[in-house]
Amino acid sequence: MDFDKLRSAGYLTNHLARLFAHALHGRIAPLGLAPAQFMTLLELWEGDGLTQVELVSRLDVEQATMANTLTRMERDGLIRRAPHPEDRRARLVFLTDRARELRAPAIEAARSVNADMLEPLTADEQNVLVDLMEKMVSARRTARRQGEMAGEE
Amino acid sequence: MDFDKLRSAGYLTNHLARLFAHALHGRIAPLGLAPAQFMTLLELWEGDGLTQVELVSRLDVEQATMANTLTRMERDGLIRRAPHPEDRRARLVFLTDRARELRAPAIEAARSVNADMLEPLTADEQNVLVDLMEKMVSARRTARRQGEMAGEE
DNA sequence: CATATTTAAATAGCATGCTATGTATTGCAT
DNA sequence: ATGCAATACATAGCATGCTATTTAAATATG
Repeated sequence: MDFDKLRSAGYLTNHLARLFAHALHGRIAPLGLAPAQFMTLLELWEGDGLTQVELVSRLDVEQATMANTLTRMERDGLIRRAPHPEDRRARLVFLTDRARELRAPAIEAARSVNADMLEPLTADEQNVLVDLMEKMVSARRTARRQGEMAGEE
Repeated sequence: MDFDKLRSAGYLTNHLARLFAHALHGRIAPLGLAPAQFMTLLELWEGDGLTQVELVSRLDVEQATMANTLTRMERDGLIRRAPHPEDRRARLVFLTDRARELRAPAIEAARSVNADMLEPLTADEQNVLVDLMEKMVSARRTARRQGEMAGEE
């Protein structure tokens, strides 16, 4: 009947995510970026001209969430959206020059946040942590795909 | 200039936190609970009659966040707030009977979410993960306290 | 070919989280 | 005692995330 939140993976993950988000916000806000925008840019910097559907599947957020994030990014001059040449339902997302210029400083900011947050761990521990988190995330992706196959809705 | 998001602790933590929140939501929504409400109840089940300030410091969220969560919990019949006998600015938060009844099923739901999410890891790996996350969180708490001492605002 | 289903996006409505600010009350220091 | 600073809480406004629904276009099926 008792529950030790300080040993609960879910509780700790939530807490850590808030700490990471707070730190990232502090370092990219001066660049005019918000965390979800940065996450989206990470994909677009690898190559733009993607549809919303493609961004959704790569970033694993809901379609509605991405639609809103893209609207804010367009408002903030980070992207523009052009009609898809072969599918009139879809729009392609392109980076603006401003967004391209932010790549180096924003990535540097994110790196420093990771470094600061991981600082209490040894290099080995840092690698173990990332390995374990990666394992959990990819197991979920697999589980979800198989659930879909089985028609769980 | 490149950045591997799949090896970024911040990115992975954000992703995992969304997966945990989604899973928890799915299992406590039938009880009429939302994740932040559950987190707050975890404290109150240990003993109610706390002020908002006390909840804020134990859960490490901002005061405004807690104020809004408590308003929703009052609306949903989980808590009631009574005037503090010695400080007319403050209010004491008490659980309703309904909230007390939810303790066992809600904790059981949270346990099963943790178990499911951690399932891809061995028992040892699970302990290591929790140890490392705990270490990061408590290091942050210390760092923040010392920052405050030094007057960083 | 016509209709039904699926797909891409947008929108509405809500919960959490944040920062910034306002309001009342308390407490300290003169 | 007064008057300023600190404290407790509420509120406004915004970003992210979600589910559910709507609209339009593309596909598939009869």
